[in-house]
Amino acid sequence: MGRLADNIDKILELESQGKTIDEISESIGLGIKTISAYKAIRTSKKALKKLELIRTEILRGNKTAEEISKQTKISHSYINIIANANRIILKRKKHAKNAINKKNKKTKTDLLKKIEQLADSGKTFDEILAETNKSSLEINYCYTWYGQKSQITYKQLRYQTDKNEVIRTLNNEKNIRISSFVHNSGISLKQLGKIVEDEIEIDGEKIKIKEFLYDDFVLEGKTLIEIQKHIGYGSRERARQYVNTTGQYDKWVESKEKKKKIKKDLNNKKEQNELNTKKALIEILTEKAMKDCNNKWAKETALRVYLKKNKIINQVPLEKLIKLYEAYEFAKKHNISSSLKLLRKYCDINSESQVSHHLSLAGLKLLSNYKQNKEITRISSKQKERILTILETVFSSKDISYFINLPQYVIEQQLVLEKKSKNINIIRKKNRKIRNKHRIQYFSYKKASEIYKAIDNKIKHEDIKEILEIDNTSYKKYLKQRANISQIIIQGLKNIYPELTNKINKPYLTYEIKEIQKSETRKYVMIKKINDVIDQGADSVSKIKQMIGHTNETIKKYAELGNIDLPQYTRKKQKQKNPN
DNA sequence: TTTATCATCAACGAACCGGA
DNA sequence: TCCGGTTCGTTGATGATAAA
Repeated sequence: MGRLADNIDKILELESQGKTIDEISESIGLGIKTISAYKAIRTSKKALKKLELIRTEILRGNKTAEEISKQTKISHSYINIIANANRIILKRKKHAKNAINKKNKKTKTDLLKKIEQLADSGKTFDEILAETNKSSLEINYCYTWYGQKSQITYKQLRYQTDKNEVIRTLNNEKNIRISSFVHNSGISLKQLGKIVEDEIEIDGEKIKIKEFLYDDFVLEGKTLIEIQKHIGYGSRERARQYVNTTGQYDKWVESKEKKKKIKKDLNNKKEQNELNTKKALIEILTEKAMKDCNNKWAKETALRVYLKKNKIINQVPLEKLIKLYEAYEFAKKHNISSSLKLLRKYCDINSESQVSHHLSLAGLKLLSNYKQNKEITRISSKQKERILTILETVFSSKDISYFINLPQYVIEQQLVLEKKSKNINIIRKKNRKIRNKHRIQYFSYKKASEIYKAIDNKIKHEDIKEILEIDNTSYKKYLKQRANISQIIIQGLKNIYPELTNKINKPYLTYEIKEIQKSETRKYVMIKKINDVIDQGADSVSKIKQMIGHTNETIKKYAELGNIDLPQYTRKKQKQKNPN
């Protein structure tokens, strides 16, 4: 007596401690559904209503379940359950009480004993039902009311008999798989998932049932859709739940990764093979084409360079290359100092750098006077310093070229001269990095700076877009991110012009910056140097040359640019000559 | 009757793919 | 390389059904 009430007490107590239904189930050894049912007997609204009715009847003097049942139309078995659950003792008919209950109790206990023996001997639940001629509900009922002295609960009985069924099937059938097991047995997925984690003993060795009972499609790492089709489920999600609850999830993930890797390796191999075939093919074609060149050097060289690259798209067309090498051959033959500029013009290649690149691909030296070029791109030491700040800013070479006001190639050339050529690639890649960061097509800080300056100068938006050739969406993005981008530009400008740190507060080139730029150009520096040494007393070009260390031509050039009257010895002589 | 379980759906984000 | 679309796996919500 009181077993039901005790269990309900325990359930409610554990629940008030915040335990989940699963935990309560583990703790008191009852099935999840049983626990819900027990709880409802005492707490559900309907049960409470019935309890109220029963109590009223008891107060009216109806003490037995039968009497109450007559009045309330509640079945007397249900009245007994509610009374039990709430520890209400009902009167019973005297003569029926002892005889039937005792007898009942004894036979029921014997029945449970028999059932457990059958379970121990490896019978399945269905077999037990057949042998005892009982229904599962009846057995469940027996455990609920007469199971005090049993070794196990109904839940445990079901687990054991289900496990019996699994082991039996494994012994009888070869290659039985979880999916077909699920279809053919009444065991739930969850129960099956638990059972396969259990161990069985074979030749003294304990092995998980999982090792014998699994699904091939899980091991093969099939996709959820494939698994769904295989089991005949309606959704990917259900298939995933299947894999999960049957305890195969980890295995599945692992298999999928393995499969992915194999595929990747295969692709790599395939790619390599294709590449090799391509190379071989190119070699054959090259050989054949070379023969068709009839020993013409320019054609041969063009072909060799052209085929060296593994791509056709974006390649400089073969005709242009032939023209280039023909021009080179001609210039060399006649000893003409032909610059990249000239060569580019002749063969109509897009840029000088492409010309230079293709000369170096053919292993050829430049024809023009390199020294002369170098002279042109010479910069002042201050500018050099500023260029090197690029390594500390987020600017690309294109951006910094704008902010320092020097051509882009000068910047990159300077890095090479400073033996920092490695950084060139980093700086070039900056373009992509910043574009990704701001998510604006063809983004550059240069463009941003130009836009913000134009806006501050009150130029109309439409005009800005047109002049700077910016599409509408990009332009809007530039405006939207103005605060953020401006901050970055201002920081960059401060890095380049540290002496103006306190004055730079606009994201573009201000008057002060431009003044500094002007004063640092080679022209300005040279003119200043010449003026300075003249002030110091240099009275001839050769003296100036001695003092500042440049060629006569250079000094004359800059003196002319700066409108300086050179205290030239020869000139004086000429002047003296002229009157004569 | 109540609730666990089965089943499906929509939404989401990451990974992937393929054309421009 | 970039961009937009697609696929795939995951998650939470919710309805339907069967078991306790």
